[in-house]
Amino acid sequence: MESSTTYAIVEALTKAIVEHRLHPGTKLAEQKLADHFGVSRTLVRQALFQLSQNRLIRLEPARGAFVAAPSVAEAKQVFAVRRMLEAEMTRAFVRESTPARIKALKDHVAREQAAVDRADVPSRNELLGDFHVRMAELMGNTVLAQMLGELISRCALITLMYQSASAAAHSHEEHALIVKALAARDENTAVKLMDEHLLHVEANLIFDRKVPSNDISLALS
Amino acid sequence: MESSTTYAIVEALTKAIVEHRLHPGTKLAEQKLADHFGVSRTLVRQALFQLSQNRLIRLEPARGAFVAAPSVAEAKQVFAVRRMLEAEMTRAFVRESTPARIKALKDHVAREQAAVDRADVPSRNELLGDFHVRMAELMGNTVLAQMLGELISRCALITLMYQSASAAAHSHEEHALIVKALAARDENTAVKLMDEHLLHVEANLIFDRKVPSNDISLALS
DNA sequence: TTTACCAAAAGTGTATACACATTTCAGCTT
DNA sequence: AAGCTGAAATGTGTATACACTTTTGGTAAA
Repeated sequence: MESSTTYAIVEALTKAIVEHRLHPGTKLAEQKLADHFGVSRTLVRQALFQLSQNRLIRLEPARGAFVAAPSVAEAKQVFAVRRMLEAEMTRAFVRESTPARIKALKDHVAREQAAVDRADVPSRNELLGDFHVRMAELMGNTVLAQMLGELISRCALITLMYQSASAAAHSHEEHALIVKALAARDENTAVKLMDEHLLHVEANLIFDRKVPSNDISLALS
Repeated sequence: MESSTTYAIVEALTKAIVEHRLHPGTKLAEQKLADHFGVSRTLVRQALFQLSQNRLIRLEPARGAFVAAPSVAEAKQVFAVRRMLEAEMTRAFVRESTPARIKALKDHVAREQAAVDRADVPSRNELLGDFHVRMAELMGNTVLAQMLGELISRCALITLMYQSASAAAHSHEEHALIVKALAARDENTAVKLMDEHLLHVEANLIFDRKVPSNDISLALS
């Protein structure tokens, strides 16, 4: 079971949604997607079902699939859970920290810096989100890494909807400070910085506007 | 989209797995399930797919679906994430505690007590797990409640595999103590008790044995 | 007796067919 | 002109068909 074709469709749609090429509310008609990917509706339906479990799309009975438009309340809940999970993750990271793990994070931050320097916005955004997933992965806890990965892709959608102009400008600097505290094995500071970092990201969102819809054909190239 | 028939199948299989009527490793053949539920393989496949996302079953390409058999490593990771999430949840609960929420938890513990008193093992086990989900729900954070719900049903499967004879004997008492600390708004004690509680549950598991497989027909009544 | 091999059986993976629900829109009414 | 009605068009929900893969079981060779 579990065809890799389905997975490819999920990946393509996830990428399109997270990268803002498919806007919240856009209808995803099964036959159109099937034609685009050159498969039957069967595989498309499997992919849409999986995306709905990831909360990236919404399935309405007998009406079809639509790119999710997370409400303000949901956005705040997602961030609240992230703060809970990542605060404790940070704590655990310090307690089980090793030189290799610290180095891996420092390398990641260096890649962020590089993306910032060359003004490569897409890479930068991806790396900024991956920082958190990377931490989870380094803990060797795949359950944690996967849950955070899910939460973070939901955040990408939320960020898209509520992003302010200035958003995420100093995320990179905050990552660097967090790594510094981790390297110093300063548990309380690290946890505090992480919590504040997530609060800053959330605070930079603008929770009072609407976004336009769009057609799917051009978004998938 | 999203038929409620599929949902009914998911629920039935989840119940059968969590209540130990379907053992880890058991093969779930699509046509047999389809016959049993009186639907086509289409709906069964959707249900199996969803169960695989919940990690209650494993899908092997071209080989079929099997009831999951979480490894020891995975079990420990799931518990580690639960401790992270629930420690912070407990903290947040104290900070945002209201008389109504405290009362709801006290009521729940009373129901646990009743189940323990009348030696109703199935009800008791269900209530013991629900205590944690209930806390999440009371926080009004559905994202959190859902994530915890998922983790806890994975724990049910883990418990089934690695349960020792004495397991969960005093879970109920620990819940009562936690609620007492919550009512006293004693944040640190509550968090500590919750953490220890989860460690106790985990410690009562026996991580060194195998369980038998089984046939599906009789398990579904 | 054990192993290797091949054909039949059973099962999964994808496409297609068809029933039913929703949407669209022309034509009619007010 | 605006609103209602109903039939055509479009789209989703489920079942079925068929290709291909894995498993099974039996026969022949070592």
